[in-house]
Amino acid sequence: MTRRHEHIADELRRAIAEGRHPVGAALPSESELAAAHGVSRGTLRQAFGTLQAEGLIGSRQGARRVVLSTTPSQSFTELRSFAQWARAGGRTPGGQVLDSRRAAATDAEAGLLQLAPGDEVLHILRIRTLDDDPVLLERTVYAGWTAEAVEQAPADCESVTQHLQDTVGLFMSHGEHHLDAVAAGTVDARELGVRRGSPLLRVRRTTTTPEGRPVETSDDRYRPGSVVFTVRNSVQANPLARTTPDRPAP
Amino acid sequence: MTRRHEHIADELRRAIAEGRHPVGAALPSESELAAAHGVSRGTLRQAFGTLQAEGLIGSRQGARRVVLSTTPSQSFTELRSFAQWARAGGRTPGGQVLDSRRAAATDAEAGLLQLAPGDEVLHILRIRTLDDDPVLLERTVYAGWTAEAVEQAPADCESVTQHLQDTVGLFMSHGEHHLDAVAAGTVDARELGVRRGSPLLRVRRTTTTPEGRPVETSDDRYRPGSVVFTVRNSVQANPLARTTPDRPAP
DNA sequence: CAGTGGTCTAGACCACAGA
DNA sequence: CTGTGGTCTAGACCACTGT
Repeated sequence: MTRRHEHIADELRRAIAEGRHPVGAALPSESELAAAHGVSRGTLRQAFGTLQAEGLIGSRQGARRVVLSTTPSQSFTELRSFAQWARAGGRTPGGQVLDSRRAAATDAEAGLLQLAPGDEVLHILRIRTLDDDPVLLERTVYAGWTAEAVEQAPADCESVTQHLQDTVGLFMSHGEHHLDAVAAGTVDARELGVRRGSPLLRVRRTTTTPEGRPVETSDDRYRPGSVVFTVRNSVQANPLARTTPDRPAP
Repeated sequence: MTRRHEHIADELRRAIAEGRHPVGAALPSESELAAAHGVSRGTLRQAFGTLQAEGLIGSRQGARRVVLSTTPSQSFTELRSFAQWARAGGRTPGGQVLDSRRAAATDAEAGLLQLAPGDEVLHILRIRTLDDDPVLLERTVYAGWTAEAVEQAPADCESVTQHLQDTVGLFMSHGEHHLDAVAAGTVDARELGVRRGSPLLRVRRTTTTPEGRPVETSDDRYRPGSVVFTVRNSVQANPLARTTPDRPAP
């Protein structure tokens, strides 16, 4: 166990998930747990911080920490590819490229991807399925420098993110997401199997490497009912937490 | 400045916002900044952690921290009431209660609010405006123990959250949000000024006190175009950070 | 009041990035 | 290789909670 604070966080998470600390219950104090695990208070605080960042527990100066929720938080605390997210939920992800073409970046695209206007980009239209049900239509724009690697992925590649990581070591670690609702257009309706004009959840996102270099920007439209996005929040701007560095899994 | 790490975080945020550290640039090292501010490395890491949690910077073991974005993150890192959020964006929030009635909690409501089925709850239907434009229709269910205080708020109360805090010291500090898209129903269409069936962004949320006690659960429907939700993400589950405890502003 | 979490210090060792 | 961030320790003081 090289990282003690992660190990402790896991134990606490498990204890909460198993109901040993029900919602509303006070947790043991930092000193108690530090002594029990034979670590310093700082290490223990780091473990607690992780759980706080996940929205599982809350803290107030002077009082013991309190369990806020027993269900592990899903999608949005952690950046995940569609395939990763699907597998985490026990579903089988699928995908199919419907269209692929290179083009010159518009000003808007160049801005989002930090390119010069007119630089080459790659447009991909891709349908994504969950257990063979179409749930998501992606219109993705990749920066030109990734185009070759993306084109080499099979049309029904399950995880392009994984493919890019494996073939060229390209790793996406940060994302910015904008959520709103739109009416399904003709293409949306046909591919997602809904009526034209019916409501879709739209997520416009831009993903970057650990160095902050933008890789792709995408307009993703989700069929309602199939997917819900969850966010946990707190007034205390952002709780302390742990950090595995920005590296791909081995 | 009692909290040194906050002060340092503010300075760094300002430097980034002013473009002194452009996107993609490497920031000074921990040791350099610690020395410059006359604090220990731990304190400095806390300041960096705050910015990391806001998605402004990223870090990787062995390399200096990198600026990911220069625009301060908006709504979703921090739990905010509609009024707070509106004012932060320079808009004028408004509200009007359309309907208010007490009822017995359904099983679903009781579950969300941690009440016994049949306990009393208060249903409020409220329209929210931004610069006098209707943008949001709220269907809120308050736990019975808050009903009196909620009913005493004026029908056009700008911020019920603020009213509850001021009158009975009730403070909401954690939230869980589920986002999806729905078609506007008859009431939605009438109050938001859109056509029936047009897409709305729905946010179902539950808010709790610092102790984890649920206060309200709500079905909020946003007129598209008026509001966008933003989330910043990272693979490293959650960056280190921290700030002020779960206390109401004075 | 005693106990708790929030802040801070001054060290240390290690894994990793980049030249 | 040097410098960096990630992890950890063992202290300390303070602000706050709850009784």
